[in-house]
Amino acid sequence: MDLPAARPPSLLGLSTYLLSQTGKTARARLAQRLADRGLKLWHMATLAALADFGPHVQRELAARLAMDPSDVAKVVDELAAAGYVDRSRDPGDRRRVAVTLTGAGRATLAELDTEARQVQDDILAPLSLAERAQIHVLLEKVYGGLRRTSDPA
Amino acid sequence: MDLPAARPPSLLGLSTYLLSQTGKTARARLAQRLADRGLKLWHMATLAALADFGPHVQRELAARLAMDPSDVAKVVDELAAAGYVDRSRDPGDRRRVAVTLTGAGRATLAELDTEARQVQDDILAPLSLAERAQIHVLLEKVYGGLRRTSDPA
DNA sequence: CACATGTCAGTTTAACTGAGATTG
DNA sequence: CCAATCTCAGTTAAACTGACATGT
Repeated sequence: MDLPAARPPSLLGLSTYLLSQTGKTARARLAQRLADRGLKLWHMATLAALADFGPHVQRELAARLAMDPSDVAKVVDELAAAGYVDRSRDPGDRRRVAVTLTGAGRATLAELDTEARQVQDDILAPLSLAERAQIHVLLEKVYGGLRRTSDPA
Repeated sequence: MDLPAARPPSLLGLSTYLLSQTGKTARARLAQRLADRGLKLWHMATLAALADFGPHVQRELAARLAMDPSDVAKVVDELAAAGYVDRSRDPGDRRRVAVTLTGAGRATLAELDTEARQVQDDILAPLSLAERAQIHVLLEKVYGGLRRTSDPA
């Protein structure tokens, strides 16, 4: 009997509210899938950065992903424990720790990417293929403009 | 010298990643504005529900906004302290507490809505008016489909 | 007694802060 | 001595859990 109550139209009329809600749902659904493997979104983001750009020093990872440096330590530590990355001190500057993707890490990332695309297909199911292409372009424009007024998050 | 490092293309290629990031930024920017008034997003959402649908019993607010009932108590309490809502026991069923918007609450909500639209204009600045209309329609479709697979969040 | 409603304390998790250790 | 990198303990804030009081 409990029909899902209608949300306030004055909120539903805000594109930013819809952005926020759909984005939150998308994130939560992927997080759920990753949790089944004992991973978090930061783990996937880190693996993606390493796959796309090659080895990073931890501070570079923090900058690239807008992640707190203090959290990078833990995330990388967990990825290393799982065998997805290797860590090695930079001989030239022994403060720096280079993080490198392993074969296992690359293979796992491929699986995570498949899961992410499944979640995406599910979220975007109401849209035709042409509409999915449209919204992607629009979102790219919006995302690209985010740096303007405030933080580059 | 610290150029903002490029995000991993394998993430930027996911529409759901863009959704998540833009949505999170939109939410954070509005939350910042509301914080300047000592309010949170839940306060605004609650005022919006009361303005759009009239008085609610607290449990109805929780259902309509997908908010935890235990959190409704605190939010309503703070809104009442600010004079934005009135609470009154239902004489017919004295377990129930009816929450009603006050004139001050309605006036404040109008201001909050103005702020929300400013944030939205800012976020959607890279889009033409036609594109803003497009993305809104697309987001409505996506949002409308969220109930399907999992939670109606 | 069973159930609904509201309230409150406490837990969990993510994001952040600050301080210290090591190296340059 | 100062700055950069990494690490770790502790804080903050949001969302949720469980227990309970009140009322039907």
